Amino acid sequence: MAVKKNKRPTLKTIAYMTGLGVTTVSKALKDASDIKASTKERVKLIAEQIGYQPDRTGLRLRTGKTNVISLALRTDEEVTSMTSQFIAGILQALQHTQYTLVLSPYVRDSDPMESVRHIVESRGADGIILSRIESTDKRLAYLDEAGMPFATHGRSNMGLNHAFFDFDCERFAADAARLLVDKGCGRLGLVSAPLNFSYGQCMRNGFDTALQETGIEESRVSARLGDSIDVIADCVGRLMKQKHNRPDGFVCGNVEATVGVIAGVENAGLVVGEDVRIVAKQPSASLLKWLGRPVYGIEDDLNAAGFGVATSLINVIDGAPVEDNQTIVYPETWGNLVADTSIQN
Amino acid sequence: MAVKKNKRPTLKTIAYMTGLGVTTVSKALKDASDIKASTKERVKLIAEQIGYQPDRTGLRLRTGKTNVISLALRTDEEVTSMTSQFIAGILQALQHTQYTLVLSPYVRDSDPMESVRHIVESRGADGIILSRIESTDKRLAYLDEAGMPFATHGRSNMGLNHAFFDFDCERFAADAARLLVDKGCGRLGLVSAPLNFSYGQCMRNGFDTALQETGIEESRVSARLGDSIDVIADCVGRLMKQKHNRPDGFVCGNVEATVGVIAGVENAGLVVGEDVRIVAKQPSASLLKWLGRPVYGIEDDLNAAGFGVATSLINVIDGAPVEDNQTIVYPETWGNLVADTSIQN
DNA sequence: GCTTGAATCTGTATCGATACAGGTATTTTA
DNA sequence: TAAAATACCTGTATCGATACAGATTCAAGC
Repeated sequence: MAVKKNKRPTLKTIAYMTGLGVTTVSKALKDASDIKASTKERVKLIAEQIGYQPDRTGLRLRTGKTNVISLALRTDEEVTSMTSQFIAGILQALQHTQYTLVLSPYVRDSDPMESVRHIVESRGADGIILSRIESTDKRLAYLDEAGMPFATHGRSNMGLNHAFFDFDCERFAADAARLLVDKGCGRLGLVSAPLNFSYGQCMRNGFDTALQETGIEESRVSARLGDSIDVIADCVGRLMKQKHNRPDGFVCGNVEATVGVIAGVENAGLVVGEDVRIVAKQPSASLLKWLGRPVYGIEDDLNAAGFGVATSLINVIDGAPVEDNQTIVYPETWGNLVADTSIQN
Repeated sequence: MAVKKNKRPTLKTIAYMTGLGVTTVSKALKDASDIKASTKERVKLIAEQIGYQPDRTGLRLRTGKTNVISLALRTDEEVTSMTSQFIAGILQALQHTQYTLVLSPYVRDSDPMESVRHIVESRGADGIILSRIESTDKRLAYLDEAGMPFATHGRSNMGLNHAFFDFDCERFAADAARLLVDKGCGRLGLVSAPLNFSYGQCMRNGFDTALQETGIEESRVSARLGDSIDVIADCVGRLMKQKHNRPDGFVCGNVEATVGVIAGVENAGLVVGEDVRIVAKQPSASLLKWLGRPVYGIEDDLNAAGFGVATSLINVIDGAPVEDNQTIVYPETWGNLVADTSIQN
């Protein structure tokens, strides 16, 4: 049977052109030991000339390997620039591998389980990256049970040993609170994620530790990450207008929280950096440096996080023990006090 | 041959359970006309009970349809929150379809062509979404030639008829410049994308139109979108320190440009909203509203753009004419002047 | 000359699905 | 009653690759 024209070349095309069998061609291209060197050369030369690219689908069907990494992504909430940096980091890690990234979205009202279950059941990926981990996240137990490799951004605390890449939130919150106390603050507020997220729980733990150490008071902020800036600003504004027990320092978990706190403070007629001090995650992402607000902070490099979690996942897929793929990062140096170079207006 | 246990069910599983042939099961599940109604019911019931999910790979190999949409994404430059909103919009459009989104990254030094060529040659997708379109973008010609459906965010002007979803940049730039002149500005600056991008070209055209209409002067800003905020701020700062021909209005193409201009102006000891007026795309994304800078602006809803371009692409894949899938949007109402509600500090 | 072994190469089955071309009954028609 | 039509179902080939179990060739060893 003649090889069809006008189609992408397959192993069959090369087999026809070289007069060899498809099996031989397949083995030649992957340097099998039982193929003559000169044959390999010949096959590879032709493959290159006609621009042969193995068909992912054929491969996938035969070997069961999908060469796909799936990212479970929640898309209905405020999507921040953080998300794209995280994705960019993942893509960098996959760049020179055979893996492709597919996005598996889910929304608030849907069961997050559905998303991962579908990937498992339709054999849609070789591994899954999860973020927004809850402290006891059912998805992890399910994936573990199903034998699907996964790595998470953030940790669970459900006693399940898994690959992860995490920022040391607990230490951040503790350091941040201590720093504020050092600067003379006497009553602190924390704006962080809800406690059902492990990230929120860690921040709370670190914050509490520092409070106990220093014996300093807390003003509970009812707003949380995920609330709109308006809500956070309102909430902080109310705290600031109190006659007594007004907080004079805030620890902020992300950009929106930081801007919300600034707005709340300023709405109350107070000045950030004088009446109130702020320590935040991601101060530079909010472009605050350029807008003249003195905010201490620490950068959580989400590009590196994406890179790290993807790299760990690949390791685990390749059979590495999860114990060797658990990373907790914490930057050596904190961001500069922006006030030093601030633009006053 | 007995059906293997402990594996995901396939057509064969159902065939075995019902005593039918795989062909019959396949046809029954897709409501072929030559299968008895009662048989269809029986098959579907069992399929549901055992949680049968067709294997994407088998389907893909046999039919040639990948059920994949690919997004060509540049990942090395500043990844902004814009990108994630765009992605979220695409995912929303794909949500209730059979399509899956895969990201195909490319970086500055690589040929962007490589990325799309690889998709075409490895049959990696049914359609491609492109952004960051250049005025004469070789990728479009290639994809057209290869018969691969695609839709772009932004237009080309190379005389190639293709599906797109675009924000009317030309009109925006013109309206923005006119608005500034109305407010009393006498010399304007434009911070936009390089002219090889169609977006940059459109902005330039609109800006020039307004300049000619009004007879107003321009101060050329050498910085461009893609430059860092530092560079933009420096560049603007130098302009503002001139004794003569100092610009008093700026049109800004994105968030970074806006913040860069603000920083440049304020570094020169001038006040935004008094000495200099700014009209920007995406003023709210920059959180400027909360940080007390009066910036006029218009929102380019990138979530809607992602949704629109993905929807158009699906239409084109389904055989719709590209002429029916060319959308240009422009918001009815502009953003409010932030100064009205600004937080003064 | 026959066996043995190493070096090379190849046919067939298979992954999970669908297209295509039949194949059975059963019923209708002449 | 035979032929034709209908309704319903099924086997085989196929997509592009790899695994597995042989083939084939040739030279060495006895």
